Amino acid sequence: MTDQLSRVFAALADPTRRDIVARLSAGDATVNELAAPYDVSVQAVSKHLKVLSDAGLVSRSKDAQRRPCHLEAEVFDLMTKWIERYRRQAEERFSRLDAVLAAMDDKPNRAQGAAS
Amino acid sequence: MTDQLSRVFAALADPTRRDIVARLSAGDATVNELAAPYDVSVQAVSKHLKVLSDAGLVSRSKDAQRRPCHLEAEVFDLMTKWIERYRRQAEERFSRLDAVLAAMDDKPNRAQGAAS
DNA sequence: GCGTTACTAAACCTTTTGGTTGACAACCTT
DNA sequence: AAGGTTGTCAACCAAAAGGTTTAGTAACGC
Repeated sequence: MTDQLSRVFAALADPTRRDIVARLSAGDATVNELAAPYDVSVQAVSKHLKVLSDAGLVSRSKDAQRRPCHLEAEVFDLMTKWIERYRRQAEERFSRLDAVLAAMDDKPNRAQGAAS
Repeated sequence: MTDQLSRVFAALADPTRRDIVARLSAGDATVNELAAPYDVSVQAVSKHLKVLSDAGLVSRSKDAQRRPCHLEAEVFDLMTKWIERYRRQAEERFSRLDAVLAAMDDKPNRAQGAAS
């Protein structure tokens, strides 16, 4: 699972991490702030943040002993591009099927195996 | 990881499964057809298809011994909705920051530590 | 300097994941 | 009925994920 797209999808597969992303979308926050609402250890949240940061979804900066987390929302484009590509392809196929069915309806005798 | 959104993200975190989705976007296919390009066993691909189907991304039908796989592209909406929500929120916050910076630029003397 | 705060690293444990092989069910073909 | 396809199920295995606890580092406040 080396490629970034896989890392991004995997990062967002965890509800806690999605929640962290949601909260970061409202503004930067420190590890302790992010960990507060959960009943897991700060270390666990720190690990989640490493996963998010390895996926490129969050960046870290330095403020004294604090390591504020910042959401890098552009990475979302990676996913939406992938998704849209195949959604579009599936929809096109779907409308082609519609066209075929309509054609069969128009000329029922030439349907399926029309050689001319 | 009970919720569907988690299952969908997790399903797409695997490159092989993303590849299967990509191929299904071009049209339905059987397990053997889908397994052919990979050097893993058919059983492994069958497991991948179970993951995709548990996530709601593919549906199976019945044709003699065959179980054709069909892409359910509407599930993509689940993800894009989630993504767009937080992307938008992050962008709004970003433009508010821009506004603040612009205001500071307009009246540099009142800006926090501006030595004129 | 000394304790406190903020965080990360390391070792460990358990569950999940992705793969294997072997057996089996269901259906077609002959 | 016998044999070949197509696909799943079950048992097993190694590696990864997600959590814990225990240490350890780095910067601050006094």
